[in-house]
Amino acid sequence: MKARIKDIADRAGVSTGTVDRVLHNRGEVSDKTRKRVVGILEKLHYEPDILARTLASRNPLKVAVLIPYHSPENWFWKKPLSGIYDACSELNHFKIEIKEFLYDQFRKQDFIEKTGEVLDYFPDAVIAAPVYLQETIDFFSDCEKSGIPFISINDNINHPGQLTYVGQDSRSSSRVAAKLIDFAVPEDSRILVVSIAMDKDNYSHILRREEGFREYWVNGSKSRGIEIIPLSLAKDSYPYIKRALTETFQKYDRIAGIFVTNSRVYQVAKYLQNTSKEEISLVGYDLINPNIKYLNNGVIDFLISQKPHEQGYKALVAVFNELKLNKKPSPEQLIPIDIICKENLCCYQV
Amino acid sequence: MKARIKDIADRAGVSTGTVDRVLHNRGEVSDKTRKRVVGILEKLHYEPDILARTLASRNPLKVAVLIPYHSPENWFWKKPLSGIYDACSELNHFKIEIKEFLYDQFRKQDFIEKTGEVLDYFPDAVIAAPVYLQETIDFFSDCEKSGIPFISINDNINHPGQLTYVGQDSRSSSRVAAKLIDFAVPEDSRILVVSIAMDKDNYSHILRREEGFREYWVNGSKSRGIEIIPLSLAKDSYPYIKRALTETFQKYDRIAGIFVTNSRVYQVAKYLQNTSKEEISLVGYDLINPNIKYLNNGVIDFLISQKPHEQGYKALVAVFNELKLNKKPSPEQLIPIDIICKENLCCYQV
DNA sequence: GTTTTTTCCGTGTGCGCACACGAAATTACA
DNA sequence: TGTAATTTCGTGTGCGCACACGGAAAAAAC
Repeated sequence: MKARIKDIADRAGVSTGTVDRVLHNRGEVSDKTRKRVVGILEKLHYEPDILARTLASRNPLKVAVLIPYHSPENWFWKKPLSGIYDACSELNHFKIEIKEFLYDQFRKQDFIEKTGEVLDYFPDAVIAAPVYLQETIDFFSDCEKSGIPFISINDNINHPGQLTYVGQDSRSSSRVAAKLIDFAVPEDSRILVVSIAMDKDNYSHILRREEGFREYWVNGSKSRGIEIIPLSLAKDSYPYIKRALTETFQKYDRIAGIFVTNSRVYQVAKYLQNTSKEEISLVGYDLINPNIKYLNNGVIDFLISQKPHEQGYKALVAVFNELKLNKKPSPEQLIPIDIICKENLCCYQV
Repeated sequence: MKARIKDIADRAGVSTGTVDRVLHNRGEVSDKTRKRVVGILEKLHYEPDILARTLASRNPLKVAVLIPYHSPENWFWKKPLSGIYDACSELNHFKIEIKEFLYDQFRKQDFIEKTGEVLDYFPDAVIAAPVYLQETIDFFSDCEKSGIPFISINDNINHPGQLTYVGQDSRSSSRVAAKLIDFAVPEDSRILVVSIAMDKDNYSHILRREEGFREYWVNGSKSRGIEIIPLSLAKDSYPYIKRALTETFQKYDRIAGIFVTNSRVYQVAKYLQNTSKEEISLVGYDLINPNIKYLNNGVIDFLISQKPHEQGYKALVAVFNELKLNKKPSPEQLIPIDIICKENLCCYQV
């Protein structure tokens, strides 16, 4: 039988009210009895019944979510949000209140403003997707000062005091991509690594993915005469990409595989389709609509999913575990690196 | 604000006790007032507060689990069980009681006995992994008569009245395997499809996987001169398998890929390693220890996971949704077909 | 018409906890 | 020594629901 507050109170020779005060550190308890109660609490391994607890308490758990906007053209960030809401409705009965603070990921100032709003909201916990490194660190420090637990998702600011990080290991994910392409291309061929981003250095994901991809080949003696050709593109426009790829193909022959380090792989797919190079193995990231189209086409062979939905979901569950169950989540929750192809796509679409 | 029993009672001009009787179909309510209460219940979209409900009710939810034994040499069936327990401890607060009924999957009589024990236990729900088709159907019929909801996992007996099926689409899973091997092998090569089972026809999984694999190639014009060689082995012993494979390799040249239709892929891996044929692409099923060894070796290239742990987990969640939340789960819950290679193995190991 | 049975319904208590209120014990101060 | 201020603690109520008990009303039996 689980010990109840009443049991504790009886053993300690006090009333339930006193035990309650000890449990919640509400003071108004003499040091002597406090210690006695704490002793019994530990001896009987008291654990509160969350059912009764949330039933009796009136105020909900306030969770602030600080992530970039999602828009029709960039709806990646919609997924973690819906993951959070899904988790919320599963834990619905426990009075959890989500408040969104969505910022413009291209305006640093907006991010800073939103962090202020979060703090004014006095949340019980914060789930944040960091983009601006220094500003996020400042914000997390403020959270720590105020005793507000915080979680980062998608990108890991390794801030001490962070409750947990939920996201993918970028380096491993690109090793998986390398394995896939390695599986397909013959000996002595060339592989293109394409990074499409306006400001690559601000996206640590991309850098780490490039690293991981390179690591795969140096590791062991499996190079098989394969040559890696890096290609960085600072613009997202198709004409620009087309020109760059055309040049590259003129310069190098025997290109048998292409790895695109982020979700822009559909741009490369478009090029391959337009120039009838579909036989080249193509691997990239994320289950966004344009990518899915080319996956079903057969132009893209594999996509690696970052599982943004699951990231949001797990983040909220972590908050719940910490604040309602007093169960510390593990400091890092790595999302599995799912390999998606046309044949298993269906069961990954939510 | 959510409507409470008290609110319903007030509006209907009755007491909470009467509403309670209506809610639980306990009778002792005149037809007239019953209808009135039901009307208000629907109008206010009454939903019971599970917290208060489980807090007030004394008897737990009894769930019977009817699956094969697990043993050191066959611990596949340990996974769904631990998945069930994991889900249980997450839903712990809701008073759920798991009772195991483990049967010998090679003794039909034992299965029949265990189904009897399950019925004697008077569970509130049953989670079963069917092996014997007809006997399972009989058992499910009994469940239906007694009003006990039942779930099948891993293998789908399409019994009407079944709450849900949790498992993989075998046909799709082998199409994924085909895609992977297709990705690797050159034109005009041969692919071996190896099925290792004492009684293949009793394992519908294997049959469906063979079908799915074949379907991949006929579908579209991607045959590329590939020839599929089926190979059925009725014994699990290595010497037997070795002899069969040796014969096959003598008979056919240009074998560039092997697909093993179940978890026995490690036997084939052993053979490939012993005969220095590691360059042949090898794909099979399940993250069991001997397979993992050869995956890390590089002899097995990819494994497809049936995610037995997740199957158990989802099954119990479905029971919970049905019986505690009155939320009907979808009739089929297909487990994602995860592709595992050495590079992403780490994040799939629980 | 009365008594007995049956049908129908209201009241009360408790599940384990949070929290407000007020009482008792202790201390501070005059 | 008496009173006020403060600390420390106990009691009571309610969260929303399940369920037992018993009572009133209606129906049936005599």
